[in-house]
Amino acid sequence: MTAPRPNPAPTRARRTTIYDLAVLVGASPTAVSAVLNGTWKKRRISASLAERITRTAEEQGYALNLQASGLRREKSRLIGMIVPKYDNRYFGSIVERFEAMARSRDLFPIITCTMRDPALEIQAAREMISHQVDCLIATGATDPDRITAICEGAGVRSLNLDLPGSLAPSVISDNFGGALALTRRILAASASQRHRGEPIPFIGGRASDHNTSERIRGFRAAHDEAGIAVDEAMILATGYAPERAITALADLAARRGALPRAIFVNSTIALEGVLHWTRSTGHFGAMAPHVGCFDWDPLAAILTENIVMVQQDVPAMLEALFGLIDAGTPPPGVSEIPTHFAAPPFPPVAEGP
Amino acid sequence: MTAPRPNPAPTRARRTTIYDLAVLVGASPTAVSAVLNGTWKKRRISASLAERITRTAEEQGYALNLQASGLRREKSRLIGMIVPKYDNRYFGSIVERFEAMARSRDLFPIITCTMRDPALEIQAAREMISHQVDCLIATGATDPDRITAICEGAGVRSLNLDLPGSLAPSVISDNFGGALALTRRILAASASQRHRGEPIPFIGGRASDHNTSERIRGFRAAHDEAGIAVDEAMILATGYAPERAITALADLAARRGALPRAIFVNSTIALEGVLHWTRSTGHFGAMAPHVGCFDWDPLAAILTENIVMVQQDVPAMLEALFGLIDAGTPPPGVSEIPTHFAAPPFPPVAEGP
DNA sequence: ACCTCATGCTACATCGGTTGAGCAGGAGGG
DNA sequence: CCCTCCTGCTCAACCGATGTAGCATGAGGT
Repeated sequence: MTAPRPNPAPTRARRTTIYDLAVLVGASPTAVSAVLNGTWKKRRISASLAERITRTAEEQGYALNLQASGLRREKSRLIGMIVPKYDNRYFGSIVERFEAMARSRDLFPIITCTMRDPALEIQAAREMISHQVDCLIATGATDPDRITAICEGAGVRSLNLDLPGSLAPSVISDNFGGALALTRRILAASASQRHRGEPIPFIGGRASDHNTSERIRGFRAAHDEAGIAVDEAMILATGYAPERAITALADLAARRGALPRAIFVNSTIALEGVLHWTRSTGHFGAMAPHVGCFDWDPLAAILTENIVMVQQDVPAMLEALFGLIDAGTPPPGVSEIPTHFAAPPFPPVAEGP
Repeated sequence: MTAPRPNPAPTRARRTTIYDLAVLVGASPTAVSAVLNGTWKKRRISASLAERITRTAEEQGYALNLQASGLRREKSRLIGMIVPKYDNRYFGSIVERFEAMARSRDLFPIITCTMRDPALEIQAAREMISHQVDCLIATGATDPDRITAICEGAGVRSLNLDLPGSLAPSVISDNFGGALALTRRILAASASQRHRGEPIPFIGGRASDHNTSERIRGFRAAHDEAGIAVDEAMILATGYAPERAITALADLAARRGALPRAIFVNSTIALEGVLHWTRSTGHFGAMAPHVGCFDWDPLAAILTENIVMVQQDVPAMLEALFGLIDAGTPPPGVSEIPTHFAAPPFPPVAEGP
């Protein structure tokens, strides 16, 4: 029998370090480090040694320990983002694009989804700070200023996206302008089917959140232009659950005796509820209301009659966001990015003769 | 005038460390560390000192440096996941649930989306290893075994989700069973409208990927049961772009002179193309084909006539996944999780009398 | 008075890179 | 022949937290 080893564990081969490589090539750890992180030219390492080191590192499958590297450099090359949900195309495309742009700047993106839970937003922000992110983006946060304050205390830069804060720079959509244009469009489209001076309802979102209140402002402005008074009862900002949109719409239809001929819907999630209700109560085909949706989803665009969707300009928003990031420490302030009507998702099908 | 300071930078207040706290409370850094990470009870620190340290840490807004902590402990409490896309509800819900479950285990989830790009998958895996993740989940990866091999070289555990590999444990859906049940259902629903022995087309996905080939197997098995031969020309695994589904469907309809009465659609992305084409060519209402979709989206469910959607059981899949993670180092092997038909997204609307 | 032991804390090495300072040796100039 | 400079490398400190070993102090026993 062999003598018991001091460490009888399965010796799960420790990760290769620069020290291992240094021994292998017969050089100092310093040289290895310098070669592998690209600073070797200004450290006067010969090309031949560099070549040997690079080759050995590759052979050994060496992977830099970014934890150690970040600790020493006192920055992590990590960029954090918190996002409310992954259940819609808007946040999905924000995240996809954010990752691509971060990566192209040699930053590693860390994204966490907070389920619209304010406590989780704070917790996630703290965790990211502990992981030493160099910068934190709060997307659609319920209390962006709180997050900015926490970041400030830790010396971490922060920026807001989608919902603005007052303490950090913010990039958001032109919610007022988009809602104004959208409301104009569906008012015009439904004009012949509405009574003179009859307003349309606004469904979804929370009146307390900046975006919804700006959209309501744009919605009202379009009505004003058209000389239509908007009764408070037409503003149904019942939150982000589709079920709430259903009951709100049912109540409204019951109160008025009929479904309005046009509806402003504030998100694709509310749209789920709205379309479920209109469909299942027989409002399709000629009966389908004109729907203006402040948000975009390709399936909704394909499958709904009389729908106009406003798409937020995610590429431009992220361009602006990274513009601010690259600019160092810009002052607080809100950049509003114009929205546009969604183009048809596919070119029309060419029919044979 | 004041003398120039050696460091005239804006002195962006350095982060508080345990050393700062040690000075403030008049104790050693060791004591501070022990108190803050909870090991202080077995280290015989008095409750009063612990209380003072905790209070001071809070006052100073101290945030642990997990980079340093991870370096020393030689593990990071980081768990990585790579995901192909954020453009559908399936991966969205996987990510949301993964994050919640990781967090409940006191792991910090790092998720990165690879845009179905094999090179990016490898790059992302390497980056995560450099960040010292304790475990890496490859979701829907094109070459899971390559990722497993890279992880193995670095001593990092890895698991596959959604698409199986042979070198690491995998959790996937029962694609065969789901496709079999789905095909049975739409064959039955469309029986009276199809010619005797007429097969239906299969659209979307890549025949080279495991899930698609299993679904094709289930699709064929259901046809076999019904005594229907499946012509190779009915298998249109044209990839993940909706445009490809459109042209495939148009070609098929042109070849046959009419649109089939039922269609098996392999993803919501392909569904976009299919529904765009059927809608814009007038196939709705009574003309709408029966659609069986192996994937789920609430808007599609609400808006499409004659659709049956198979939903993958994300909660069960992640339960199984974390079961494997918690189990230590399980052997390679594939766990297949049953799928189910999607329930209606909302209860039917109650109509007044 | 002396030994033992528990209590409450501190000292120090360490994790894996990074960085400023510095050393050896040869070339070149005066 | 000496001094300077350049090239090509190494040394040692350090980033912040953690775990092991160990040092005072006082209580209790004999």
